Amino acid sequence: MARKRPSNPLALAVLASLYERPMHPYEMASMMRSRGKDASIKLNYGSLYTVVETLERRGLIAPHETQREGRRPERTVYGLTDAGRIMLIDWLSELISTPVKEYTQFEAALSFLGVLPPDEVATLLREREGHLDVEIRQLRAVLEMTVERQIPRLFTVEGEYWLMLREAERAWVSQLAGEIERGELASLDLWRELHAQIAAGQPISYPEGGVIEDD
Amino acid sequence: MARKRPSNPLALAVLASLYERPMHPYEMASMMRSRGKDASIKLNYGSLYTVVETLERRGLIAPHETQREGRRPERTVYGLTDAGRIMLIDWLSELISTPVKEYTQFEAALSFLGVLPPDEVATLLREREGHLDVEIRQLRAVLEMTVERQIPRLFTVEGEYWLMLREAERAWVSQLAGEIERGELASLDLWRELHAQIAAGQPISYPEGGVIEDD
DNA sequence: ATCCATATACTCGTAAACGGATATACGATT
DNA sequence: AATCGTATATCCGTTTACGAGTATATGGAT
Repeated sequence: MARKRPSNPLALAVLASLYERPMHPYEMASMMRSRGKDASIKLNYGSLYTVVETLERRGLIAPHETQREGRRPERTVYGLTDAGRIMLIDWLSELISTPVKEYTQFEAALSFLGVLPPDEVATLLREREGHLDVEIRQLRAVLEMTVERQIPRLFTVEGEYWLMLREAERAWVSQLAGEIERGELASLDLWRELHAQIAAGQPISYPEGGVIEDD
Repeated sequence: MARKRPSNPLALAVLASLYERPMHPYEMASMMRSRGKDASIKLNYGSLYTVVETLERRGLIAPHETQREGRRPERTVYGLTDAGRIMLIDWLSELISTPVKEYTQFEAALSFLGVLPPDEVATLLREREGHLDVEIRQLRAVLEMTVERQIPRLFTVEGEYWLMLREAERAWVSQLAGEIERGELASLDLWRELHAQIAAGQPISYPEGGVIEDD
């Protein structure tokens, strides 16, 4: 055996849904939506059906029965296979125990800060800080509501995780913006110079061998 | 005009590379590697060439010249168009000013914690903490080296950002693991019960309308 | 009684991502 | 002199991801 693991987290969601009980794809989607799981897992129908197909091909799920109500489109109810149950546990365990490098768009943008002039960057960072503030307030409100409604924390950890990440980011962004504004960033002069050079269409000199992150 | 923006951050990297000077794709890749940008932007050749093709189709970059040295494969040097230059500035600005929801695998896994028994989860979280520790130490070492070598911070902010995210995550993971271990998590009993039910193949009752994160 | 928005349930075509495969050059090694 | 690993440079076929489209059913408002 030892089949290759799917890479799309949506596949994990499918396996986890079927771990509860057999379902047809559309039902999985509705369930995730009603439980708010679509906030932590990107869900769209196009991908859902391809993912289900893939899981079936790999023998991790299997069609249980094919129902038809009235003249609505046919629907296929899937169930977990033994291999699928094992895969779910394994995969989930590994995702929790072992961090994987994920590439965020903001990180990408940060690697090219030099393209913009420092003052502009400071402004943009402050704007981000504002947006983050709003998001943080909103999620805080939602989480407080779940406490009131006595929804167990087990079902809201993703939200807490996300909240703490955003809070950390806000603090960092604010700090960086401040350093630029107050001229405390060590390389500010170089930055301005560099930017002027590039804007003038001149070839620039760049310190080769920058950050070497070994994953 | 107002062309659609590409979604792959690699496209941003291509634009940013060409902002410096005209280059052929392979050269962009080598440059990113030598500058360690491949740590913040997922880079593989297959995608690079498709991205370049797409950018050309959208008129954001244009072939400058086609060189050929000896009998090596032909190489096409691309340059930024005016539209490309504008796109780069716009895109970069927006990426900095406006946070976008990104889905991480860990977050996905957290939404299905209930599938595993609590004690198991505590162990896995501790393991993650260990891995994070290692990563953090490594990146710290690298960043300290860049300070010694007097590499301007402008070129290492991505690294600092990443480091702070990991540190925040480590603290959170450790905290959660502790709460589970010490039985402080409010819903621990429910969790065990739920898990027993599922393991026994019984249908479970789930509090509908859980976390509603509005993006 | 009819209309319209929403829910149900999927299908299909296109676009993007990726992992090799390919083919040459070059320097070091046996 | 032949070999072997590595760098140069891109291409190609397959797999995935996605958005838009389709068609029926249902419940409430007009």
